[in-house]
Amino acid sequence: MEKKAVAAEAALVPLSGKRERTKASNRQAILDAARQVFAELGYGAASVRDIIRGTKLASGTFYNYFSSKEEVFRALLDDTALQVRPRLREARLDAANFEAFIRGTFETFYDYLVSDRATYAMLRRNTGTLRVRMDTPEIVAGFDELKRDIKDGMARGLIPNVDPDYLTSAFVGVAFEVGDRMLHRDPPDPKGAAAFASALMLGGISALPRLEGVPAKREP
Amino acid sequence: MEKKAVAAEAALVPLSGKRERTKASNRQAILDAARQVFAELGYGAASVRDIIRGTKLASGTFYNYFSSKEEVFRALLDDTALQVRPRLREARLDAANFEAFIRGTFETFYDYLVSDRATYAMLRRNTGTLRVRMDTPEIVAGFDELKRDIKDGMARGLIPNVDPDYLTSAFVGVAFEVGDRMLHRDPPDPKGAAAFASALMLGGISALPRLEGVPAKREP
Amino acid sequence: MEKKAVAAEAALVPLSGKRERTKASNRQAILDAARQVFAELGYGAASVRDIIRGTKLASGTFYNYFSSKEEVFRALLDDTALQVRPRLREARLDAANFEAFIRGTFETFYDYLVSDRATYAMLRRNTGTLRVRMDTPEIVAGFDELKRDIKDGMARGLIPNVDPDYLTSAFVGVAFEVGDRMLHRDPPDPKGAAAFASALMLGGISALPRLEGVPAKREP
Amino acid sequence: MEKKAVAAEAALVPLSGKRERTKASNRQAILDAARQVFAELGYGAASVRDIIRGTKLASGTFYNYFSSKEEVFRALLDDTALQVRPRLREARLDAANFEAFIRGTFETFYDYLVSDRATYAMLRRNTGTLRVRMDTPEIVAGFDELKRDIKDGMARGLIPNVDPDYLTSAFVGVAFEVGDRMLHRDPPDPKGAAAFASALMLGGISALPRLEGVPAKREP
DNA sequence: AATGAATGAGCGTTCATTCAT
DNA sequence: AATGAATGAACGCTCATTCAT
Repeated sequence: MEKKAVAAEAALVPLSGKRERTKASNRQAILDAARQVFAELGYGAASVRDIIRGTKLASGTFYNYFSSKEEVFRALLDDTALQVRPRLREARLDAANFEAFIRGTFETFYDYLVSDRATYAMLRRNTGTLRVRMDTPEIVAGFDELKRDIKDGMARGLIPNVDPDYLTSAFVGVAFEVGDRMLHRDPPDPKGAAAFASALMLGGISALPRLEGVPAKREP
Repeated sequence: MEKKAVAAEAALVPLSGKRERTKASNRQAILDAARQVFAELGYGAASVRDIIRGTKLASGTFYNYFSSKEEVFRALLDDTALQVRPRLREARLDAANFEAFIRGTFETFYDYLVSDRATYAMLRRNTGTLRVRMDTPEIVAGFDELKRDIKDGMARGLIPNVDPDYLTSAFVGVAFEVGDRMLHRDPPDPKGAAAFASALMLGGISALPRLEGVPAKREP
Repeated sequence: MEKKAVAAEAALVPLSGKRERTKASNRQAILDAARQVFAELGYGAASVRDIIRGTKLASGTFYNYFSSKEEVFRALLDDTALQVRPRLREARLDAANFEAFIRGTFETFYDYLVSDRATYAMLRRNTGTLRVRMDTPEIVAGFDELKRDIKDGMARGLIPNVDPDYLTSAFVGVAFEVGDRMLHRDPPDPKGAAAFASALMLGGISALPRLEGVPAKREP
Repeated sequence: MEKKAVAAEAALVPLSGKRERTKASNRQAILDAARQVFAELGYGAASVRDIIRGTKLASGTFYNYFSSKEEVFRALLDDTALQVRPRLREARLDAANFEAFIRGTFETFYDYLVSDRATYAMLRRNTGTLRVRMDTPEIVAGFDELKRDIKDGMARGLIPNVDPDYLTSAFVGVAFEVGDRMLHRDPPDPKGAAAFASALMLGGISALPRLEGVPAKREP
């Protein structure tokens, strides 16, 4: 046992190099295969075997990286959030006014959709599964920040004082459904879709009746 | 001969009595249990045994009524469509103008949501499963009719000439997401949600840039 | 209840006529369907549902006539024996000498095979099932009588004194296998097959070495 | 480097050691259990669970070795054929004349029966199942070769010119039925049974009427 | 760390049989 | 006597997960 370890170490050079790189690439291979399998079969119908079949690893190896099918699914969501949220945050910080804020959010989101259709397909296929939207830190978390920003904007008078929860929901709904439609076009047109969605939402907001007094806190 | 006929009738009529009543109530019991199980676990994770466990029937009995898990799922969707679509159609026919048309659609939809939360929960939990939205006659089919009506309205100048596909998608997105939010409120307020969604969409549409010439046919 | 019974009775004429005739014809319908199903699917793969599907009766009715799948199978065997054994016995009684005895047995058997191919097909398909040959009063029982007759003949010097058990087995083997082959010919030729089998057996017997002393009783 | 190679070899060779030995023994355990279960219950009534219950393996493990009940059954037949056919072929090749040919075939067959009663019991119990005799490479295939040899012998004048199909069938019938009887004796006497069967067939053949002209081709 | 065979609970489904009508 | 829905044990098979190598 000892001898073998020594031999391996001798052969494997800067150990905390190659080994870790292999680990990282195995993990990524599993994630990539899982993304595709979940998109094609849906979370429920996908099996761990389906996933590892998409890699060159053995079935047992899966459990060196993820402890269950659910965990790899959540990791996929988290990785996605890691990609999207900083972009959305940056887009908002760059915005000089409300219109730029809205348009920037849509454009950033739609650019992402086009750049990573595989993940998006997986996401839509599995909406609802594991209560995706509620339980995990994920893509829509960016929209949760949006909600906070909207409330802030209202408090400071920059945004008309309308029902913030309904407004955020409307944003999310428009973002996803128009985004879906855009991806079906050839070629997809993120700028055009963002222009459409922004104009719709900005026009809509200005037409909404203002709330009086403080915004209601009806939800826990 | 006469006597016999009478006897036969006496024997047959009760058939559309107890036996058939039992059958109908068993079928309904399975549908109800399935709705709840699909809502709680999702279609993929739900098993036929989970469903019949929610009734007082034996496992084999399930297959006297439905030939598979998928069939009971589709029956649920079909039953729902049977409830919703006529209401939506009627609401549109009653509408005197575009504003009434939009508001009526939202109100009808939100009234339905409140009246059948169980089905709606099941539906949202399983969006994407079995390509629900595409393959089956279902709730959103009402929105497909909406799209046709919107295109008609544009052709006849009643509705501003904007991208009809994006517009329909935006409608659907707003309808579902704001509807979700509404259902979390206590008490749910379908009128208020419909007012919000209608105002948003009507205001948004009037702010959208008009298309020039004929509407593009960018989707196959 | 009473009234109904009266009405039924009034309609059903000479009750211990039609009713019993119906019973007999139902029983026969089940037997016919069973014969075909067992021949096509084999006993193991055949289900009671398959059988009643071949009649116009309901599934529960099956159990008014037979208490299990196995019972209907045995009844089929017994019915067959009832057909075949008297014919074989008669053929043997008519025989003036050993040659006529052998030839008559084969001819009778092969005539039966041609006249009731359905039953024979069922039989061959299910040889071994339920230990057909051993456990039931059946077609081969005729050959058991053959064995007794052979032993008698030996005792009386009419048949060469050879191993009677082996000889009977050889008879059975030749009878069935040559019979099978005959049924595959178009047209089947029971006389020719009987001539072949008889000549073979008679010639063979005369060539067998005689046993000395009493025939061994090696089997319990 | 050298060290590593040694280590690797040390790690790999045992692979065609313990692991593979376990696999082979598991496969054999399943085959043995299947043989017994098929013999006792018949193919139709036997379940995969019955088979694995006869081993110390878990139910799922069955499917690592065979993909269905039918496959394990066919494997049993194939394994048997692999045992029997070469012996029969060799016996025929060793034969100097027709008599030796016939006697050698019977002796070889009966020796096999005694040496592998378990398989033979399984075989007889399931004759007809899955059309055993027709569809698979199996025990009787040896007798098919016999038929070819018989036809050759006739063409070359070594064997009297009789109906070759009936003759082959008669052979098969005698071989199996007399074989069955022999196995019931204590002790079984393959030599005696072969002597009996050979004498019977040889004597019978010489008594058969010769065909005139070319042998009829009555079967497709 | 990687492998892949073993595990056994659980799945969808079938079916002989029962029983209320 | 006839019906056919209900029953629930059992089936063939899959799968997430474990573990000896």
